[in-house]
Amino acid sequence: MDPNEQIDNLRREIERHNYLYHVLDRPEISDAEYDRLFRRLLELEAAHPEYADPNSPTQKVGASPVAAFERHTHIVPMLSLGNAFTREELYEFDARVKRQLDLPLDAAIEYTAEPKMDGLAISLTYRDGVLEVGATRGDGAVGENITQNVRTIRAIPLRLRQPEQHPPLVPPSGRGGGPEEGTQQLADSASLSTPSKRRMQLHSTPELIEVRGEVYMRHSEFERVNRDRAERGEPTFANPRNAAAGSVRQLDPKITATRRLAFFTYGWGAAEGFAPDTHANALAMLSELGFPVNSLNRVFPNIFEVADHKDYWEAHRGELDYDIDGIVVKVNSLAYQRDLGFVSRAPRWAIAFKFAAETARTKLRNIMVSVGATGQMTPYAVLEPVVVSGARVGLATLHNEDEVRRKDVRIGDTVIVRRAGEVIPEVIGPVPDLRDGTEIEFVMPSNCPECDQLAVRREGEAATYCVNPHCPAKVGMRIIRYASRGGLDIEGFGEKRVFQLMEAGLLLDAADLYYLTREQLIMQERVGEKLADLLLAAVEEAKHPPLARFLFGLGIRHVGESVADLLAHGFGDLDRLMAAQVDEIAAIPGIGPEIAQSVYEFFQEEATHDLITKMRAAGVEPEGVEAEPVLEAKPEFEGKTFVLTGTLESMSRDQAEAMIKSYGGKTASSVSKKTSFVIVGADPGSKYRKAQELGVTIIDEQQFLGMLGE
DNA sequence: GCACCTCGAGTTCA
DNA sequence: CTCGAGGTGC
Repeated sequence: MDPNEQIDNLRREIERHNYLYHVLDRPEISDAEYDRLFRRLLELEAAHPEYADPNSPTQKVGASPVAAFERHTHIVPMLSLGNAFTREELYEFDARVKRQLDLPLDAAIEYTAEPKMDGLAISLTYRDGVLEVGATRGDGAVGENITQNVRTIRAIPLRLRQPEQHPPLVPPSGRGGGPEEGTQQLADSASLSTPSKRRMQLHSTPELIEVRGEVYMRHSEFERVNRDRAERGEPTFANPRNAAAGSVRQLDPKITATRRLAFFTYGWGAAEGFAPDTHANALAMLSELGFPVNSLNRVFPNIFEVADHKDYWEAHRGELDYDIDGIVVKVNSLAYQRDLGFVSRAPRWAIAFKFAAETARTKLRNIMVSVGATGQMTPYAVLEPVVVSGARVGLATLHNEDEVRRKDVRIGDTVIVRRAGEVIPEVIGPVPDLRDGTEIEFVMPSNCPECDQLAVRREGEAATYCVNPHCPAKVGMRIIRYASRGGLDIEGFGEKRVFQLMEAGLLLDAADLYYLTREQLIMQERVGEKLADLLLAAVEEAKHPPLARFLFGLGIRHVGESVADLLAHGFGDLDRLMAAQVDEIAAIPGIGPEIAQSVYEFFQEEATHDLITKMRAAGVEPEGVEAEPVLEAKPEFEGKTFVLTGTLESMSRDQAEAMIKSYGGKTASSVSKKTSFVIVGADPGSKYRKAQELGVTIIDEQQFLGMLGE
């Protein structure tokens, strides 16, 4: 046989086995047989380099380890999801959706329901059909570039399938709908599809698409990996999610390749040449492009069936070979999705309907109090360690005094513990029946546990504060805040080291960071010459921070990342802000009297001036920003309310809203009689109809641009 | 004055 | 992730 044909056949066979293994969960051959095929292909390809193909399954392995991951900025940020735990909360979500779309409450909206995989969200960027980058979610905006590892995952295509040349291996068939009575088998072939409409066809591969999905590990694989690790005396993974996350974040892709990770697609970010009309269509198209899509996804005509569907899977989740912690519910129509938009970083058109969280019982040994950077005294529970959702839990915050009382937990109680969002430990409440009378009620200490000074709880506030400006815990936490990411991002100054240096008398405030010397650092335990130089270099690098980060780092009450940004943009440089009056600060949109007062007072204090003088003496100078140009209000905009619907060509919706606001207009999310103008872009949603009904002035994009004077 | 959204702070474990 | 609290629109 001609080697080219032989190679081609082998490649196709391996791809097929991959698909059977990962997507359909019906492996035909053993892993050993698969490895044999794989090795034969490797040999043949080595012997015939002229038939090299970047899309060959063998090309998925082979890159060398990297020292660290690079950062990758997502073109469209990866979102998080709101949660619902009860039917009521789910129905509330449905009602909110209808309210926002101006639909009657008894209308039915089509929703998709997808099992919520408990794995690791990733984004895959394909340009001209070729995998360019694979990245973790990170904070949603910026993740880690894990392309080399992603390439080793069998289920992830290196190149998109040409839709017209290769029909999907498993044509989407069957109707939407939940698991029917009596026929509730799992891996049936019904995929997510719209019952009434014909599927929209994909004519070519998109020029650009960020495909979003979940990398996960099957139970069978998890057990195999852990068995291996146990044999080699390595620590085992606590749960499949950790195993998947650990495998994906391996610096050496060869290790990732040995873990048989699986992948399901659930959405997309940026896309050019990809225009579905419903979420279900989108998934069908992604499937055509070669991505695995969970066959258990469904479309439902209304919210009630979605709720039943969740109940079904809550009872049957154990039958799956992977972990799910709920179902993800999305409004199927993308036109509706567009109208609904987003709340900060979560879409308003989707929600995670979660299964009841796993809980555990344990003893509450003690309630202690910690002191933060603001002096806030936070009580926390010290627990008899217990395993919940795959991790040992020993501490849990109790937020504040009132919260402890509300929960009625006492020292010595047996309590019920869960991990909120499967992550953060939370004490739900006591088991009162198991009390024996020796339990002690918690009392917030009258003095700071760290510096023993009298603590203060102000009228009407929930938190108790240590107000001693020299409290070591407070001072330390403030320095840590200054050096933290978000702040000046000075590497190496975490909790441990900051308190170590404080105890050595080297740090009394954040400015002292700039006065540390090599000799002083080397004297410290576990700091050698190498580390000392690294620390000094990190400090040196932090002398010209962007103003916003610097303001965040100062730890002004009510000033976090976002407000720091507003202040920086509003005043441009530090001196102007320091000289500002209260009403000038409050004039910035988003900043009210409380924050303005707090900022003003902070810069009036002598200690603040001393700190900044000391920093400047060391060569610190925050980089100012161009103050935002204040546009003159235009009469066409002033006092008018605008509503946007559909897609604008010349700018994003956010940009349009910003323009309207800067000219003195207001924007709203729904049409009412008070709306002055409805700006209609391409593919308008229900707001267009609503505007017609109410007789509100409707303008198109051109007219809008005309008003802007462009 | 209230509802709704955002933001800030503290927090857990691997 | 959670709670508390500030800002803003109605």
